[in-house]
Amino acid sequence: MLSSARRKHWSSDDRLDAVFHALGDRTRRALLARLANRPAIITELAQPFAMSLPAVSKHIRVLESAGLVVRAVDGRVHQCSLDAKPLKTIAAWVSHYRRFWETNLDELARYVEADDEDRDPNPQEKL
Amino acid sequence: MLSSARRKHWSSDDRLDAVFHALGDRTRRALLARLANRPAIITELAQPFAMSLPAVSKHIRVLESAGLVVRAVDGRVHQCSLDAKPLKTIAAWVSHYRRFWETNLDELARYVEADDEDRDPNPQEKL
DNA sequence: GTACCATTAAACCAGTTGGTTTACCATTAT
DNA sequence: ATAATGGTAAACCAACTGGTTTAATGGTAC
Repeated sequence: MLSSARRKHWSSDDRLDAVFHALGDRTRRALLARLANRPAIITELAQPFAMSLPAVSKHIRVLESAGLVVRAVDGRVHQCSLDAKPLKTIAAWVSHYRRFWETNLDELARYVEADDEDRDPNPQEKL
Repeated sequence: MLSSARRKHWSSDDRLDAVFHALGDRTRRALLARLANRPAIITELAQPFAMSLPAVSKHIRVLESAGLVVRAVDGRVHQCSLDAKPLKTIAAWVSHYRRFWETNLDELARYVEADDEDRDPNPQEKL
């Protein structure tokens, strides 16, 4: 299975689903944090965890298929490294809601009470 | 079950798990986007979706227990509104990785090759 | 070659998810 | 009082998750 095998094409929602799902597990977040230090081999990555190697291997594959980890196979060792591009996507998604936590709450309440239809662009251009 | 029923106390990881999990479903993200316009009743929220009302009701409860939606019961109608505070938490978590997508890739590669132990604080103070 | 090492594959399991349908409970309207 | 409405509860289902253990694969080292 080399680099240019037939690739599924992902909708924006598919990608968000995959990335948010990958991030929704503390073991996987810990793996990302570990990889933020430096790339690492799978056994290195697994060592701190109180679970079997195959379990960690599966977690890494989840991260990989979300695009958060890239793997370089060299002989029998698999070097994993962080790829933060999907996190940039997540940051962009979340930022659409920024004004909802930057506004003070009373002000927001008033804003939201107003029965107008002509507010500024809502943050759902993607959904 | 009124406001001050016994409340579980959540670890930071518990909260991240809950919020990322809640966001990992496109229906729930669409509900949030809808609520970013204005608060809404459950039937209003359910109307655009090709699924049963109980299904949407369950999605809303997932959002609610992640703290992303608050519910005000008035008679038989439940008014839901967005609470973006958990999104602020998410934004903060993601921002720890910002330098990994802001740095150009070659520069990052060099950075990561260096065998130093004395880099700036890594982004895993929480994990 | 033989033994070890890094990793995945496969089969299995209990628990969760995302959906359904039907039934129920309140509240509002006639 | 009766009917309609807004919403949840409960029971059910197939699919997925996160873990296990036991092979199997394929490189590396003696």
